[in-house]
Amino acid sequence: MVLPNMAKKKVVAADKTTEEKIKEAARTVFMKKGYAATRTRDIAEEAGLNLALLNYYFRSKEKLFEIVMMEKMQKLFGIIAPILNDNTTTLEKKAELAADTYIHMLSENPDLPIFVLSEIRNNPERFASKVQAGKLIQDSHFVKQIKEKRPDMNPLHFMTSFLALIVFPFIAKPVLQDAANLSPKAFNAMMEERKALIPLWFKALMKAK
Amino acid sequence: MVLPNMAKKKVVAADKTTEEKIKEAARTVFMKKGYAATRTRDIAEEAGLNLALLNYYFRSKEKLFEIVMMEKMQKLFGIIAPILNDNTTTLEKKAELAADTYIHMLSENPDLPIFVLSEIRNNPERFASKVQAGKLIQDSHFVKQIKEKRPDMNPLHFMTSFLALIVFPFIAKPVLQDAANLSPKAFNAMMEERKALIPLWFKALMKAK
DNA sequence: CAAAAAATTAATCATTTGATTAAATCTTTT
DNA sequence: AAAAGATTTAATCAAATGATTAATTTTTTG
Repeated sequence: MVLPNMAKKKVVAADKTTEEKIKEAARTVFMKKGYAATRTRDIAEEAGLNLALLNYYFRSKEKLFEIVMMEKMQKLFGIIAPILNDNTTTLEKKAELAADTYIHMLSENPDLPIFVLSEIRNNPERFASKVQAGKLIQDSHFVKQIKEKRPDMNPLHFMTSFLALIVFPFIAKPVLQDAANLSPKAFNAMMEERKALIPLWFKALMKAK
Repeated sequence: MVLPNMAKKKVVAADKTTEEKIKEAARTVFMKKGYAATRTRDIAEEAGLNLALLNYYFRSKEKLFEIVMMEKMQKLFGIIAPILNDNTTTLEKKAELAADTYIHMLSENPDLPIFVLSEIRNNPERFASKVQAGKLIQDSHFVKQIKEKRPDMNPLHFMTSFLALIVFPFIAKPVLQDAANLSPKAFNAMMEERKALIPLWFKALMKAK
């Protein structure tokens, strides 16, 4: 087999390369159905391309998935790192910025957390290790500030609760929408409200004894 | 095809019926791998039974899955209903009892939330509607008490946050354990601590303005 | 006990699925 | 413009998979 000539990939703004079309389709389909339920034919169809091109460009379904998965993990875990690691901001400010940034991103990618977390669960040995979350949870400036304010507690409790308040609504979205008869618009409106509420709650949480 | 004689199912305590063996194996395998990644052969092997028995007793993989899924949804959503609907307890007491009961159950079934929520996401039209969570979220005594204490806010915010604090750690378990270098024992110890912390936090959350 | 019914098994089917191949088309280089 | 190289296509393969069948064994019933 002749591998595709990557050097030629001078992307003309107008139309995407075949490789990129496949990746985009893969993102869409993997995201929607998960790895196991996705057929390579689904991806080819979504991309409007011949099935064989998938193997021509990416060798296998698994290799293609790994690329998509790494992107998604980066998106899910990478976005708050710079905020929580900023040495120049207060704890309160970090909570505000992180809630705002994260909820904004998740509103545009509501399926991201459930996708990543369930694929990690289906293959923990493969993916859990590649999560950069470790640094965040162990030696971020955010954690340092939590320790200072509450030296009596395991800071992981607060980190977990903070993320829970932000991320959980998106994971439970189908259930919440169904149970509360929420339109997608109403759901998004609530998430907007939480951008301001969560920092407030986090502060209250940190004080509570 | 002759359907199995259900009338004969007088379960002798000692050994389980074939039907129950299949169901148990199905619970185990579906739970571990999800619907799409599960092979009927995996279930038959897990049960130590001939593959054809699966179709003999349950007609199809999908029918068997539906039974397991309903059980799991009942377990996930059913357990707090009586607590949150008890007209005789205070809001604080409900928070205590619900946190304790739910964390206790989830510690023994840590994969339950991610399993149910991701299968609902893969088939929302089919399952989301069958969730009994609607009543809880709309007209439980718990929600009524929240409304009384905070008439200025959408009670769904507090309900969501309360559930988030309880359930999210189990959903994020693989990531948290990996990122914080937690042993399974240490994880469980933290969840034990949260039984007392969450009611405290919930109270603080309710007050925060 | 013997006939009938139920449960179990091994073998097989028809589809689906990830992947490959060889030929055809398009693009770049010489 | 010919040759070489890259990309795309239709056809096909082998393995996996959900399901069925027909025969066999076990259990229940009269």
